[in-house]
Amino acid sequence: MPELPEVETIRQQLAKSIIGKKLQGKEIVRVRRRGKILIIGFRDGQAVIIHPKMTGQLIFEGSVSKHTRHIFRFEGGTKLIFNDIRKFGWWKKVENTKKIEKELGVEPLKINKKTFKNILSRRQNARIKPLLMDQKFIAGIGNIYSDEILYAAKIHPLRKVMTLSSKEIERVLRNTKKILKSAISHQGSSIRNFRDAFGRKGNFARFHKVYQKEGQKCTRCGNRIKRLKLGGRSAHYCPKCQKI
DNA sequence: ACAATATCCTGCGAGC
DNA sequence: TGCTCGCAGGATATTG
Repeated sequence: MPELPEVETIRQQLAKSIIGKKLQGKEIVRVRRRGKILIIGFRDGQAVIIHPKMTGQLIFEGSVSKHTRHIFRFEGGTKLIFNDIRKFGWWKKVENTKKIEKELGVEPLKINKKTFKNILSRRQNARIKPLLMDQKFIAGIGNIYSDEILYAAKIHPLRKVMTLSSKEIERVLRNTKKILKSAISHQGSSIRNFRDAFGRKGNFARFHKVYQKEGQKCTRCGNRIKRLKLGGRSAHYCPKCQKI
């Protein structure tokens, strides 16, 4: 399920492959990412924005399959294949990126301690896990990485912001950056469908400590990893390391 | 302002 | 072997 590290992996690979090429007659001058959205930017400021959602794949020079939803063709004959098994993903051409910039929260890898504390202070009543997954609050974190971040930070997913100490908040931010950066360096997590821009699987799933590890032993304390339902999603955590 | 639930969709694996 | 059923979750809409 593409979250920030998966989309960033695709972005880095695509940037090398398609900058300078022409798409729909327009020269591509940048490939950016905002949250979980990939942005192919043209010289005139227009852009093609793509959200892979759950099962979207963007494969440079990939082959067409029954799950191919669109083919982006570049001048010169190369192409970018947009596959999406479950059809949640979308793409569109926009005049500029102001709208998505406005709708999305801060970029977790760019935020500093002071700003993070500031935006958290306005959400005292919120539970930390759903808040980390709220794209209007902070952009790019989904179910996998929110679980892994909170485990690394030793914070229970149900904790309310108002109960978090200053040190705990710092731990959340520090581990958010640490986990996301580490996941990017391993080309993301391929639980089922994620593939990078060259059709390869990511390698970060082997470093997961709690996500889909229910019943397995915590690598820190040996307790069994538990799972609870939260906002219609599964939250995985260690009941001993992550006290309520 | 928050929580819970349904919705979209398809593939997969568990259980019978 | 083959069937049904529940589950996976990003984002949004709806209801409480």
